[in-house]
Amino acid sequence: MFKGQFLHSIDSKGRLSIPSRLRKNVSSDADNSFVMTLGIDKCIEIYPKDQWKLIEEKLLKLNFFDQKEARFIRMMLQHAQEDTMDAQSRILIPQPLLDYAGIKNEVLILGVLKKIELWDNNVYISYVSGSPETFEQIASQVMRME
Amino acid sequence: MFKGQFLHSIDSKGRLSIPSRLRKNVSSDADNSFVMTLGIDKCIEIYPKDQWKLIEEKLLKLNFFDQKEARFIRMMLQHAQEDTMDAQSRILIPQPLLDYAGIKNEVLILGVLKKIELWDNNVYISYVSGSPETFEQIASQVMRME
DNA sequence: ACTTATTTTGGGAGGTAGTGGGAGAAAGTG
DNA sequence: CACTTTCTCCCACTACCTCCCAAAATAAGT
Repeated sequence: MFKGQFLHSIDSKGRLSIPSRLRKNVSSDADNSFVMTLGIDKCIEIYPKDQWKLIEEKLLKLNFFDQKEARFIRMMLQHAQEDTMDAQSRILIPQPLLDYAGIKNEVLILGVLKKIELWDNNVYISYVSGSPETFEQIASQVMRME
Repeated sequence: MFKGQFLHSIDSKGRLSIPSRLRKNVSSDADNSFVMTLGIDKCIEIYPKDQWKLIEEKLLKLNFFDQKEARFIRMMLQHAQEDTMDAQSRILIPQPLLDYAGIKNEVLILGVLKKIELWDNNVYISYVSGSPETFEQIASQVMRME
C-alpha cells in the first residue's frame, strides 16, 4: 500500500522518477511497469501493472452494448498509457495528462493505497481548502470502526 | 488488452499504420492479420484475427432462421474485411468503412480492451461531450470496487 | 564532520516508428 | 490477346523516442 507525499520534478522530456519509498511497495508482479490515466479529480492516477489488470477485468465485465457503460470504458481507456521504468526508475508522463492536471514542472506525488496520484501543488492546495467540511467532520462520517 | 489513444493519418492509398504500442498487445495467434467492420457507434472496429474467430463462433451459435438474428449476422459480416499488415505494420481500410465513420485524413485510434476503434476526431469529441453525465458521475455508478 | 552509498536529475546518440512514394504484379476490361 | 487500372510489395526519409552515460543532490553510515 502506498502512502506519503513527495515533491519531484518533471524534466524537459516529461519524465518522472518514482520515489524510492513508493517503489518499495510495488509488487514484483508489476514487471516495473505502470499504467497512468486521468484521475477522478484533477490529477493523474498511476497504477502498478498488476493493479491495473484488476481494473481491466472490471471493465471486461461491463456490458459494451449499454450506451453509458460503453462511454465509460472508452473514457477510462482513452487516456491510459503503460510505461516501464528506465534504469533510473523513471516513467514517461504523456503531455495531455500533464495538461489535464495542470502540472508544469513540479509535481506533488501522493501515495494513495493501491495507486499513486500526481497533482499540481496549487491545485491540490485549493482542492483541500475547497472542502466545505473539515478533516475531522469527514472522518467522523466516513470512518466508523468496528 | 488494448488501451490509449493515437492520432494517425490515412495516406492517399487508404493505409493506416497500427500504433506500435497497440501492436505489442496483439497475440502471435493473430498472424499479423486483422478483421475490421462497422462499430457499435459511428466508428470502425478492428479485431486481431484470433479475437475475430471468437466472434465468428458466437455468430455460429445464433439461430439463422430467426429474422432478427439473420439480419444481425448479415450486417456484421457484410462490412467485415480481413487484411494482413505489410512490412511497415499498415493495413488497408476499405473506403466504405471510412465513409461510414466520417474519417477523412486524420484518424483517432482508440485501444478498447480486445479491439481497436477508429474515429473521426470531431465525431468522437461530440460523442464524448454528448453525455449528460460527467466522467466522475458515471465512474461512481459503474465502478464500485471491493 | 567526513566519507560512502543511494536517489534524483540532466542530456546526447543511435534506433525505431510513422509517413510517403515508385515499380512490378495482378486483375479487370474491351 | 492487348491494354488499362488497381493493388501490393519494396525502398527511403524524417522526427521522435528510448537507452545509455554522467553529474548533482540527498541520505546513510562511520
